[in-house]
Amino acid sequence: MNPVVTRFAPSPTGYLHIGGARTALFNWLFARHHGGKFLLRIEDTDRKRYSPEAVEAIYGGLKWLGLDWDEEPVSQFAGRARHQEVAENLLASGGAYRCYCSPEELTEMRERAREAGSARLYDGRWRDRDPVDAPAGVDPVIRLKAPQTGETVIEDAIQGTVRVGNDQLDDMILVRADGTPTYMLAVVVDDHDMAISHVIRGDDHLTNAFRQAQIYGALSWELPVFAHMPLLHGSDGKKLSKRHGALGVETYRDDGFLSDAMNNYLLRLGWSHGSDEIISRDEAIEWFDLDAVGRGAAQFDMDKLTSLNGHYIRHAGDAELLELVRPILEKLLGHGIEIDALARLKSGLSGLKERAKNINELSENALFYVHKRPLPVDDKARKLLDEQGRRMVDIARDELAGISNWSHDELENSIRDAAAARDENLGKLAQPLRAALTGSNVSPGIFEVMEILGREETLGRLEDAVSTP
RNA sequence: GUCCCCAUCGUCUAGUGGCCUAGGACAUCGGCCUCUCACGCCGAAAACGGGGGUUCGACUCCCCCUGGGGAUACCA
Repeated sequence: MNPVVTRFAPSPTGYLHIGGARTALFNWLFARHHGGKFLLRIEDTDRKRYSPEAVEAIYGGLKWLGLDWDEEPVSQFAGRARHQEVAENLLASGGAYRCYCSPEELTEMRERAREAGSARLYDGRWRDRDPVDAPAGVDPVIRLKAPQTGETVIEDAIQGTVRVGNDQLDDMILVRADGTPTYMLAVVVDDHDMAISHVIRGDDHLTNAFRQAQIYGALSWELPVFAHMPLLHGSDGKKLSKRHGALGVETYRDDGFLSDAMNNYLLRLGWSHGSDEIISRDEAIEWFDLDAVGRGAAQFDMDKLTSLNGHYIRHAGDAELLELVRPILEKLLGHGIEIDALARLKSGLSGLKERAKNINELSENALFYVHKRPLPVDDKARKLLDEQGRRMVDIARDELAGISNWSHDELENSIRDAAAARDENLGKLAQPLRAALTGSNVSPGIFEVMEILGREETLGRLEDAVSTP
């Protein structure tokens, strides 16, 4: 068996969208699993749609996902001389021919074929015609002299045996009238030259595989293993594409998703390993193979991604989270974070991360740890700090001021005792305290918050609350 | 139109002829925990599209229908 070499071949027309990311992930995983190579090829043959920014965006997306590629990315456009050379060889060997049809003739043929219910859109009229008949002043295209009988069969690693009658396929164009290679030719030549062993790509290429197989045949080249993975669908059940709801991966990054969560989610869309749901990168590499890829299209489900993201946030290290949260907080604050505030933030993260679905939410919830006094107080918290609430805060403040050992348990004992002494529920005291200390009615455990805030800051915030009516 | 592919809870899926009274996860709905919110835990509801075969026995194999998707360019 040939060494495993896979490739991801996006066209640089924009960001790396979610479907492309999944294709890239599967290729990467397959290569890593087999100790092979994962190559990148930019399909930039169409110069009208090419943009260097798009190429950078694709690199950026892959890097964010942690899908590192081997060797320098290949530019398909740069290989056009080689594509032409192959076409010339095919011409010389009789595997291809020049066709002088005008666009009008072609549309007419197409219409007629449709009416007749035929799949062959081109009737092969120049296939055996003598080139001396060529009309003057017409630049010909080069077409493949495809087999007209028999069938083309693909042994697809995911879809199984897929076959089509050769009478369904017409002589495709290899080189355009302007001398540039078409996609069909370019992919085949590039995949061959790059020694790609496994072509893993979206289902939408399945019918292209037939045509490509014919080109391989004409060239007497060995066929790679094809593996056509099912497409990603939107919630309407239609193919997800850039113009149909597929967002770039960086959008998810900006929305606070962790790359590990994204990878895990994408992996489980169309691939499974028993009933495992949480799958680490290492496990994915160890377990991934094509035989466990499903054959039906999968719908993108934001809820499940979000749930996975929550899991990965809860299990992320505080240092990693701090890196992610800090710039967001500084933006929210409009200034840098001072050293003591940073220390509070760092200690607060473990309690905060239990409660966040994404990094943006985590940041917002962390804001009270780093905000300077006086704290902004939201409406619900304001309600808790009514006259009665402020009285509770006042009681708590007196109680807390007498504490010698500022620790979670001490704090809790003291407040619980104070509540019990007044025959009140803990919540009666805790909620106004929460409002005063965090400016919100929702936060991590209130004794944890007080411990992290420290004596001075805690007492200060309580003072602020009682003194501002 | 033609060709190709697909088909298990709402969604992602397990299941490769008897282990299925169809399992898990997300979402949903109850409950527990509890200083709020989460987390966590317990529980409920929820699926093999239809019809024919094959077989002692089909979610599993075959055929048809239906439904869905994809491809039908001198785009990639």
